[in-house]
Amino acid sequence: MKTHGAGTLRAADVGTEVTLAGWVGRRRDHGGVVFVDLRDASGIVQVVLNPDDAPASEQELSSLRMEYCISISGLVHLRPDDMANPELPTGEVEVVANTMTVLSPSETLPFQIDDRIEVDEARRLQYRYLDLRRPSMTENLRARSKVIRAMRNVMDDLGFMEVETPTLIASTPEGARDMLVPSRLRKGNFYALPQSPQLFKQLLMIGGVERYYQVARCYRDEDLRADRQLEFTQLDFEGSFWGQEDVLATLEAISTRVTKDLRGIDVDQPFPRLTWHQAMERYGTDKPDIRFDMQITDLSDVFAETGFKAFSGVLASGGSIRGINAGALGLSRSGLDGLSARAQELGAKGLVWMVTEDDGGFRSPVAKFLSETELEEISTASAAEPGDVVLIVADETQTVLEVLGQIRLEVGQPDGHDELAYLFVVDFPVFERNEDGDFVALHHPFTAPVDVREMSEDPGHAISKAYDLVLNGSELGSGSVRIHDPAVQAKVFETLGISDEDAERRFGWFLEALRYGTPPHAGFAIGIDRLVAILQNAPNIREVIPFPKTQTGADPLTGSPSRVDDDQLRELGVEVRPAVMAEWAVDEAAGD
RNA sequence: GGGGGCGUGGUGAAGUCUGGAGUUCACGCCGGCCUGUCAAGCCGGAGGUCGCGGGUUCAAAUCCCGUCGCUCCCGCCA
Repeated sequence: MKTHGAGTLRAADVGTEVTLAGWVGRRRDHGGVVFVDLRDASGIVQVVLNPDDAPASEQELSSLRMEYCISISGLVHLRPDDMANPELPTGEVEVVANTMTVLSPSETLPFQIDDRIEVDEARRLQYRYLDLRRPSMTENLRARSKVIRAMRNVMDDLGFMEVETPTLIASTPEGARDMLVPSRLRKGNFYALPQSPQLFKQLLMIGGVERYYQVARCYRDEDLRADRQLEFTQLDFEGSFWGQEDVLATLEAISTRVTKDLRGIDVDQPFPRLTWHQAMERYGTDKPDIRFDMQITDLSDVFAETGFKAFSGVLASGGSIRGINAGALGLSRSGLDGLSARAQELGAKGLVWMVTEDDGGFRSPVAKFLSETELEEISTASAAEPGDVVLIVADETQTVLEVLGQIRLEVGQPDGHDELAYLFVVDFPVFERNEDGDFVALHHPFTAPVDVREMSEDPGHAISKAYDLVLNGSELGSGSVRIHDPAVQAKVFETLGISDEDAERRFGWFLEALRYGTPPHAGFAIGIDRLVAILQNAPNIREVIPFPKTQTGADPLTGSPSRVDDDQLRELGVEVRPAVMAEWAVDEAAGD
């Protein structure tokens, strides 16, 4: 039906007889000659419909409208002198049609197919099939495809085998909320959709696969965000007889290949590394954006003897005082005070700003409370140049780090849009405490501790063989060396407060598997949606997902999630709770 | 569960703070003119229950209360 892609035609094709098919992007009707920007998946080319060539009846030519699906045949011409369009890759040529057929007319669209117009996202999702015609969306889908292809190529080159794992699995209520699917054959029982293929890929290692990967759809029933959807896609991989370095080297191979294929950028290897502790101390987060420096400096020692009550009090109660040199922010007095307000909003008692004067002194509301020595030491410790703004927070150490880390992101200016700063964060703690003070696994409970004895004796400080891949301040994924020793696995469950019976009931099948010669193994999962979004400079992952959900988990196009017939529920042995039915009744009454 | 932003012809925006006739701009749509434009141009036209409900007022897009939707964030996301 077509011989060429519209966007592929170049000066070299001049003189070629082509048949094209696509959509009318723009129509410029001069009463006689009609120009059409013909758009297909490959791009756009100008088609000239001249009544003198009789490609169609004059009535048909004048009735062409935007987004009509048409096909044309004609000759590729070089455009007349001075009429090339440098904005288009095909701008040097045009196709002079000798036939034109309307394949499928279009009603007036609910919005225009135009990258320059920002349409309400609910409307875009309701008509996603039209939204996808926008060149930026076409490009995002293509980029996603390229990324996945690059990943598969690397994995194949490295000898990995793609294996599919089930998506109807047993629920293991731990971590995120499971998506549940009722079973008809076993009424009252439920499958869960996987949060990740974690345990299955470990079973594959026990099964002797050695090198596994999968482009895996994962599900987590938690609230949505710009970088979180209910379902998302990971490149999941695992290797036997592997340790941390093998995984990190593989991640470098994948990331550099993807970046090269998609953006043509050569990323330096090896990627920089920070320990989790270093990341927290220097950037106040476990996913630092290292496109700019602006590290957090500990100023507690500077104020050890201070007479400034706000600072001495914090130190006396075991907190710390830290600051960042935010550089020349060019903010007014009220702008600087705004930063203090922002710090309070983020949970700090306050924030002190100090503007460096030309003579090296400071202009600051608190300068008069600080000694000459203290001021000098602040200046030295933060390497402040004239004009630089030093921001200081004094509070509990964790609060100080979190607040400064966030302020850093808000005042920091990444140098270039195109810069891609990959980073490994390693040596994560094994456990963290939840709000009740109990230990919970920071990564997941199948993560190997660096030292089992240390883990038992001082779980709060134990380090695990877990690592993250970070890109421009976003967590792209996590991985770890897994536990292959059933005794260690039991120890971890014990520390987590999971009883033997509980562990047996929930993970017994897995604990048993570990007992049959489990190879040491390690792996990782990369969030593909997040990676593609960053590489495409997209503001959220919905832009790189063809049919995403809104923030309330709905699809405005198909109307999911939706209620189902009583018959369907009866077959499943499932009933909607009366309280929920009552809410429906209220909604319906309000709707009438 | 909590906090912020947004909701105005088909689309995007201004108008809302400080109440006074559905006012304005661009695109699209309909009709007309136009044979080299490229976000074509020119002329004319149609199109809106200002998300929804209630309140205050002589008068509400505008103020107040509630509610729904979208979005950003916190909690949550082993």
